[in-house]
Amino acid sequence: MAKVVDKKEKKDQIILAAIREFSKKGFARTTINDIAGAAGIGKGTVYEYFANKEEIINHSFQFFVRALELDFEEVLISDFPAVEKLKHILNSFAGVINSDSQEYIELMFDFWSEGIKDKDSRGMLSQEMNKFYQAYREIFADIIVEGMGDGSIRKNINPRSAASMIVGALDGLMVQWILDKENFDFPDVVKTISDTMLNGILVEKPLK
Amino acid sequence: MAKVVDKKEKKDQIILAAIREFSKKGFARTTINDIAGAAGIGKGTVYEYFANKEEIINHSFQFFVRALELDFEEVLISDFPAVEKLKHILNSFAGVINSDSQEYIELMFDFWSEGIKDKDSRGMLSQEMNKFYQAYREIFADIIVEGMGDGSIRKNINPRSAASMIVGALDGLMVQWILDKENFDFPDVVKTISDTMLNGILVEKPLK
Amino acid sequence: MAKVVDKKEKKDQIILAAIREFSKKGFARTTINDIAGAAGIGKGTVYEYFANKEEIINHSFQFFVRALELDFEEVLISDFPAVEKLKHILNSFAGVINSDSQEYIELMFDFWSEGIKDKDSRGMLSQEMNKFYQAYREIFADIIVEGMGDGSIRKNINPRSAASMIVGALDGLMVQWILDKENFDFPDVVKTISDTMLNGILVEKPLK
Amino acid sequence: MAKVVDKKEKKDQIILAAIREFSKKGFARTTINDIAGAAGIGKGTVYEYFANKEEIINHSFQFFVRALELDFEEVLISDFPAVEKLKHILNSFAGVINSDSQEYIELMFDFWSEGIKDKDSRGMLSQEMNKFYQAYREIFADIIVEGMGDGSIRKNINPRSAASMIVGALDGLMVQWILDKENFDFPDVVKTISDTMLNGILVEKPLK
DNA sequence: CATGAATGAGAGTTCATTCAT
DNA sequence: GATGAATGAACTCTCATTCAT
Repeated sequence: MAKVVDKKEKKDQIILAAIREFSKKGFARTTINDIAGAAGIGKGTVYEYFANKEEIINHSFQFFVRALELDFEEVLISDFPAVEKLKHILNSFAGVINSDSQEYIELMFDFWSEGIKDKDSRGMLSQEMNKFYQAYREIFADIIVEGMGDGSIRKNINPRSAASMIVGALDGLMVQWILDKENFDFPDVVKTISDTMLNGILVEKPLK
Repeated sequence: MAKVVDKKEKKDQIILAAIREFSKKGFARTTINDIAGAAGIGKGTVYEYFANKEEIINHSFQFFVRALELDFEEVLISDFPAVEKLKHILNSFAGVINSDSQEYIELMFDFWSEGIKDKDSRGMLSQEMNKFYQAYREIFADIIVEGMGDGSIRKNINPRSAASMIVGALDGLMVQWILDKENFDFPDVVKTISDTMLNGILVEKPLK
Repeated sequence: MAKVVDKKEKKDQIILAAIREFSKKGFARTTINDIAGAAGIGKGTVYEYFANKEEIINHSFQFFVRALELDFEEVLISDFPAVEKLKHILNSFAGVINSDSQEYIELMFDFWSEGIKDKDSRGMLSQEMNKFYQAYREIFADIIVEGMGDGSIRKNINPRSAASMIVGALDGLMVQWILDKENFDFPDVVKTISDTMLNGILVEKPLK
Repeated sequence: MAKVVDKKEKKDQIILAAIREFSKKGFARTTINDIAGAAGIGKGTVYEYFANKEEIINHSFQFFVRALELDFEEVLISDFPAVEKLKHILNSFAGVINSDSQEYIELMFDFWSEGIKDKDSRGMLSQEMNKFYQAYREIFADIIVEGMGDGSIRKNINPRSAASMIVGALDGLMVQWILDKENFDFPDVVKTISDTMLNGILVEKPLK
């Protein structure tokens, strides 16, 4: 009888190894050999699970995203008021920076870069990324709408645009932090963002 | 005498061609041949002006940045009140998106990606990028301080963090816009950002 | 399992092919492609066995030397008197010239040339060559000392210098022979060398 | 009126510069640019005087040789007895090693190497080298014949072979010395050669 | 299934040579 | 005559991908 292998699981192993390598060296500089080595398997074996390098990249994104999403869930399904939800998520975002996932974040650039390049071609990665961002924005938009409903958030702003702003700000912060970790006071900036943006969209004027 | 050439200018031509190619295909996928072709010269000629590919990338960044910076200048030296300055810059940022430079913006991802990778090594690009971002943040921080001085901006925020937030938000927006141009209402988001952030940091509550 | 290959043996095959090509065209003019072609393998395969061209050159020397050394062994361990040993070795040297190895000898120039150039740098080749020559001289010096011991060789000469002389003379002969095979009566010159040098160092005057 | 240039002289300048560079880096590693730079002229100018790199190499040999030959002349035309002439030349050879020309000697390897490679093609260099060696051997052969005439040298040896032996020994010595200058006692070896070879070919047995 | 030996397309880079000035 | 900018052939080396075992 042939060896029984959980193909799905091994595939995940490879992806995990790939992400590890990718975030160290970027897509272009990571070789199939690197990935195989990191996954503890032979080079040829990688091709048993993925048709080519591109496919590994594409699949990696989903995995990558999964790591970042988790924390939101419980907040979203909670019955905290909208504003509290926002604060929570904003704070949990700050937590990612100090977590183990930290080292993977650099990979984001490669996904972005790769995402655009393949947009013109078939674009599975591109689609995945859009889906991800849209979902991401949706979350914030929903909360904002909720906040408008309970009267805590101003009604004269576009929820989708506000959501884009928040998502954008967080992404952008990440960029600056990655590029200049030493000189970048991440917690304080998150606090400022949280503070400022909320003030900007809140109905009530904060205490001065 | 040998052929007379304005080496400086030709170097710029090559960089321009390189940027064009880079933003189409990314650094890794752009070959020296591509660049030479785009510049209308022979492959070998490129090496008369740059020692290697990395050098082209580094120089490209400076060029790239130069294009984005220009518009700020006149606003900064004007005697508009701080808040007006902020609004102007935020708006001019929106302008970049609709300008010719638009197609180059995608290149930003590659700079980011490359910037981190070489951080560990020697990192001229990395340094350049940090310098750029610091200057960029400085601009906003200065205006904010100015606004605090004239009483238009809340004093209980950290100017540097607020500046980081603004820069981050703009970068992040760019990212989302690039990835999903069709579904992204850029002007409206910029309006929202402008509106929200300002409200968040202003002393006076806006009219509802 | 992957293809089963005796890597050691294949490495030797490549070296052999390399030596063949090197001696035809010299190091500089021999391309990796030439070597691969001569070895009947693909260009990339060469790099599975050697990190770079320099490594091939270095390994070639060891191989090259091994071919020339063999014949001495049995003479050295024999119990012939010293003078007979010298004669034997000198004669076996003449044999190399008529052997299959003949065509490889031209390669010696390249080793010499390359050996000096890398002397200033790290110089594995350089070291190997010195080791080789020292061993080579040692052999003659030992025999000469032995001859001094049994009273057949004059004691008023420096064994090491005499050894250098012999080694040098043989090398030099090789040079002249290679450069001008047609007009160079190799066997007779070896006879003369053997005759003259021995006479020069022998205690007894030969019959005239 | 056009600039008046002594083409011959400038050609020599270039050759001199070329030899200097060649002996530092070898033919293959020396670029036309190196030569032009060393000669203090432009790259293109080199081609005004030589059709291509090969031609420079070929012409270099003649120059190279000229430097080494000079000292012999006056000894040869002197009326010293043959044996004295031999001693003189042998000693003057030792002098080359300590002279300024020393640094050029390494170039010999490249000439040898190059000399064989082009033998099959047209072979100007090859011819030049053979001519040189033949003349060189001729000199010794003549002296030996002269010595046979005056009874100082044994008649039962072949003058040409003995000459080859001497020339070969000197070349070979040079090789060993170049490769291992530190551990090679050149003066003593030359003394040994002189002593031994002469004893080997002399009629009279030396004092013990 | 798993593997790594084999491979060639293709990348970056060098440099002899040409030629407009 | 002199020059160096321009060039492409050619080289070394890398690596995604294939496939015999």
